[in-house]
Amino acid sequence: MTELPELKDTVCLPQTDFTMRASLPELEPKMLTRWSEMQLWQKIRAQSVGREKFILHDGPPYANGHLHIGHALNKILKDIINRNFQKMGLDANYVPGWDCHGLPIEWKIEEQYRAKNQNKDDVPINEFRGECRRFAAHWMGVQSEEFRRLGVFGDWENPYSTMTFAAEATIVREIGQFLMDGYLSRRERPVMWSVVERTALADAEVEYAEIKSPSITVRFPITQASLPELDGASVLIWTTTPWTIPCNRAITVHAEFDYQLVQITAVAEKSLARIDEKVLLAKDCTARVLEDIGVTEYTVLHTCQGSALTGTIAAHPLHGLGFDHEVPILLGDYVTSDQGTGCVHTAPGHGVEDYATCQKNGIETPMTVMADGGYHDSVPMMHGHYVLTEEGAFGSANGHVIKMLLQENQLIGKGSVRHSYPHSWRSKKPVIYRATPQWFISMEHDNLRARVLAEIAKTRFMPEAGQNRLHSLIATRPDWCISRQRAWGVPIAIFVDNRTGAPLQDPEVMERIATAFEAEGADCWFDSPPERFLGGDYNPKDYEQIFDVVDVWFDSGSSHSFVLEAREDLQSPATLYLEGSDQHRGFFHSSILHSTGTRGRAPYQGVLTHGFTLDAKGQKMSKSVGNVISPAEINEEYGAEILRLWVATLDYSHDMRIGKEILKGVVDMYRRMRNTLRWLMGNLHYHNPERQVLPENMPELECLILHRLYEIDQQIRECQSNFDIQQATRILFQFCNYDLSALYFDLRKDTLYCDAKDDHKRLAALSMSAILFDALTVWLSPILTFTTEEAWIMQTGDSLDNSIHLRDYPTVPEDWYQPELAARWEAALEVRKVVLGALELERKAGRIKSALETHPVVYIQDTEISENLASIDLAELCITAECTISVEPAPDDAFRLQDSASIAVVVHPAQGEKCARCWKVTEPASGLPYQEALCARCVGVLQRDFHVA
RNA sequence: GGGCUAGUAGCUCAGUCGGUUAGAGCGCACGCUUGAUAAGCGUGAGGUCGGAAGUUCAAGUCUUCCCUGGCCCA
Repeated sequence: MTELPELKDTVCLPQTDFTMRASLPELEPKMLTRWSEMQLWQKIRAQSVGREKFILHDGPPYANGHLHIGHALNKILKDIINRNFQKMGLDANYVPGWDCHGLPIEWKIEEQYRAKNQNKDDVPINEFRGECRRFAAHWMGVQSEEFRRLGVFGDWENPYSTMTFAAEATIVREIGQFLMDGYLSRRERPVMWSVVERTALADAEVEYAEIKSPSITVRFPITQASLPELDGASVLIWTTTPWTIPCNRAITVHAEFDYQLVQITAVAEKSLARIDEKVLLAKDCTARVLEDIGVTEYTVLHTCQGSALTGTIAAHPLHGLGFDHEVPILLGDYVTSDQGTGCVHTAPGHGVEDYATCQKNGIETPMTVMADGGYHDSVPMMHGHYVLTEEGAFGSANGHVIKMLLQENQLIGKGSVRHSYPHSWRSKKPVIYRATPQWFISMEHDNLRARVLAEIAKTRFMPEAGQNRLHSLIATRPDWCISRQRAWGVPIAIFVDNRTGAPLQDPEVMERIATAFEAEGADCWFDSPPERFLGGDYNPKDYEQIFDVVDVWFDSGSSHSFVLEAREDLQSPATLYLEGSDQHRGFFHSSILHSTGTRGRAPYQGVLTHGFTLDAKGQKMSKSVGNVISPAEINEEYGAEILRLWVATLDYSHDMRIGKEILKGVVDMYRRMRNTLRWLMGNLHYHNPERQVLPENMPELECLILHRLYEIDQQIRECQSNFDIQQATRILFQFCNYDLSALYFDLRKDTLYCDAKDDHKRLAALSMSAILFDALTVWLSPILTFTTEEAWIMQTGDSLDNSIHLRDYPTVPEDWYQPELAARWEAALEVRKVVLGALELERKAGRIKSALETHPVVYIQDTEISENLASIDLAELCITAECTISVEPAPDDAFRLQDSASIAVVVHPAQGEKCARCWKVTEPASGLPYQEALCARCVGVLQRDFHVA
């Protein structure tokens, strides 16, 4: 006689080693090691040979520091999308890249020199470039590790970078292409210039500080009036930089402002204004300006709009001293009336707006001020005067100009102002705008602008607004200034003919340069004699070698060429570019400009943009505010998986928030999904594939779930095709939550736990669990890469050729789709809802505790509904001991729900005793040597499966 | 200041062509369960739809202005 088993031991509870708590920070690194050991990436690629390619071309991050949350978001999004398309049957090969040239790295290296009391200019340029290269390489390595830590799959062994010799060679070839095609030209353009450092500065290198400047109001005598009233009058301008007066070429007014012609009738003592003179200025400025210059009485002679002034030409105030050019009145919408006269002194070499206005009106930008702050020889009267001294103080130029204006009787007002003025970030000394020679790619040559706009129109943008955004940027942008007076970058490796000033267009020279770059990198441009590139056909003395480097946007903008076209395993154009919305001005912009210029088409078929990552309150993260969350912190505290799931729950087309509360929500969601997998695995412990039940032989409840699987498959594929990760995640989560945990699992517990081991329904539920596990792990794997792999190999073996990531989305058979059955169950679930409502009321009233001790009677008079329910076990559905339908009229006090008024429920206690094994209240069966009551089903199971007699 | 963009429950998001009492999930509260147990099931509370004005029989939805954010410029 064997010992009587404890009843609890005869219940088939879930059993699994898949823990409830994940310990993601410990699990993830182990998984990463496993994937690297099994060469998973290579296996996925090998498996994808011959598939249609899905190429998401990586916009390269800048290699100069640790990752922030925005990097993580971008790469995780790319990763999820790549994985989705891979699993939908495409070959989603992903090659990550890095942007390695450019100013910020140069700064860091300069900083290191300064720390050692060295000057950058004393270091040989290629030594300096070598430092930059090592710096970039270091951070590439760091970021690569950090990206991989997030579970991002890609060809990390063979990434691309803009500083490989091959890339540098291709970039210089692309410059050559623009040169050969006639896009490239050199002309003067104002840049921020530090006289102290003798260098051009980028916007980011400039900071503003308050200084005191002279302010002058100056007459420009009208020589050719657009309106007869203006004859004999002067235009008044105001400026705080008298030194730019010699560089004046125009006066800019606002087309829509009112301008007044004023006759001065009385002036204060010492005023420079003259009685009876006529001056022109903006109406809104008249009172203020005239008071400032000591005018006590005046008469307004005429008023007109700024647009009426075009065609008027003035003389330069120093016209007797060699400044004989005409000064036309032009229009500009940046003119304001809150300062000055509303007539803006326009010196194209010394202001960006001035430059743009003059460009638009065909006025050349003269070189007026030299690198040392002194004037060019071509400027009369200014020889020997300096705008700024070598020490960074203002020189004699301002005073000299004022003196000349006084002598010429063209100064009408003089004062001083305190205002904010740009200074060099490093020397803290003032800087000036100064015209310098720069290289441009023309937007109009060969209709480049129009062709790019046409390409934009052909490209799919998501969200669609991106199309407009890029369109308007391209439509209004000036020519592309590609030159930088810098050391760390790809040189604009061309030669300029000293006599004509034209760049040398010789394909053979260009090819020699590119070949050398390929072998030695761009450094060779700086330390090879020019003969090496010019060859025997040209005399080096006749040519100027250009040492400017190319704008880094040109680097990444040509990556489609040195990555997509250069690699056999990729293709061009890319299927998709995916970056933050700031890249409309950056990567998306320069890439299509470059590709259309050289290839005649866009480098991408689609452009997907995402918003920015903000803190929990929707403010941007900044170190000074202290609201920064780094990916590394999240990895350590929660695990990268949580970060991935966070990304998957977002509407990334808008800006996204992250904070403690939000992450807590993500963790809860994760737990729910993990437990769903865990429960399935717990049941699969009892599953024997040899005894599996095929879908066509499954009970209706299982068929309902199969039907849902079919629907979800369709929905997910639809979402993925539209890059709607959020919706796909929501569908999966709700499936786990509503269809599985709250319904299917709850209903099948009794069967799985208590029925006989070879009971058909139980075997069907086990087979169903296997199907669900297969589907869910794959569906979730693009997001929960670590967790699904952990579950998958625990369930199917951890051999080195097994990975969830080698599996595609399941093919769901069409015959799982059973809308008629689903509709019937829809009705049944409505009944269930009413029953649960009735039970809840009983529970609240304290009349019952467990549903298993009740026997609800459902009153349905609608025969259509009741017939639909005929095949459905209502007691099973409501998890009660029994449940019956009555077609009699319901008692008045029966329970009803407002939304389902045709269904009424009365809850009766079930007859019998509580079965000690399955807890249902039923008629007890007898015959087993247990003290407690047992139901007939459990007695049978104990006898058969546990040999209790 | 300009271009683009957003604001619906504590959180993440639905909300069709303007049309009944604005929905879901999570969280929270309460109850059940103690055989998924640091889990599971159920019920409930939560909103002046950023604000104001307007159009309309009717506005979360359309118009204008304003407020608060964000990206890119100036």
